[in-house]
Amino acid sequence: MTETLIAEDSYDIADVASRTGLTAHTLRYYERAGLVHAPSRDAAGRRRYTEADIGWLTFLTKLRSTGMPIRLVREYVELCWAGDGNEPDRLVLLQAHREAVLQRLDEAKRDLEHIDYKINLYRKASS
Amino acid sequence: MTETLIAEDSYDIADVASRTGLTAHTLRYYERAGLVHAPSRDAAGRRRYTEADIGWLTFLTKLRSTGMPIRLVREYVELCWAGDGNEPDRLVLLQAHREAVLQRLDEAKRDLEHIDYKINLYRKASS
DNA sequence: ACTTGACTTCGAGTGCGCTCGAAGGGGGAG
DNA sequence: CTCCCCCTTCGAGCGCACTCGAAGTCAAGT
Repeated sequence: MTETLIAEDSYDIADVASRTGLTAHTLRYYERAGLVHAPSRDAAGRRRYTEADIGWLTFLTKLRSTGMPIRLVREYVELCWAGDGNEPDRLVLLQAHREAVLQRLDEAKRDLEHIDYKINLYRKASS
Repeated sequence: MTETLIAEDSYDIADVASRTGLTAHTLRYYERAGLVHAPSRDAAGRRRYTEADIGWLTFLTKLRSTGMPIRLVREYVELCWAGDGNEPDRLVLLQAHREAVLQRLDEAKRDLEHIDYKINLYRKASS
């Protein structure tokens, strides 16, 4: 009788890796880097992630994929961990990021137009 | 009578740096990396860039700022240097980049929506 | 003649974000 | 009991794109 007593909505590192698209190595790295709460452990010392952990990881990957540096992600999570009362600071941080992203998107669009122009030259030349 | 015999539309590395937004260090690095033609030199061995060099640098910065890795930029310039006949290859390379950029822009936009959602939560909370 | 300052080469160093490998420890299947 | 696989920690290594510093050269200004 081997009863594996594991909380129902808890996931091991491999599950989380496949659900977030991150590698197990990267998940441990994020933990070391202070980007995620250390998850709880099972009897054997293995990480058990909750649904909430996955939710946070999902949001964090969006911050990362929009170019927020690790350092700023950490600042943000530290504000979150610090408890209630600093929501305005979090808002400022996220809004600054938002503006930075919009600027980069805009510049990328303008630069892409020049590249498109060149592409069209090649297309016309090979007509 | 010191006549400085320098071709009229030629620029030294500092001019080019300020006109392209790159540093002199970076310009030399790009040259080493095979991203630009080695410019001609004056009598004292200093680089003299032409208007055409600046044009290419301008385009190259657009490739870079849209995320094209150095390696691919080099592939592209090598095609250009190889002379006529490979325009279809250059077109393929630029189009592939274009698609990659569009995908990244799209993903960034979608991710930004989630961030905006969170921003709005904070805004509502502090109302 | 001397100073200043921008240029030259070469190679090493930096910062970021992973990425990997070694060494060891369970734990379930057969 | 053995096998195998996935987990653990720790620390080193990597790829990219610069970025910088040392040491030397040269030309022009005072």
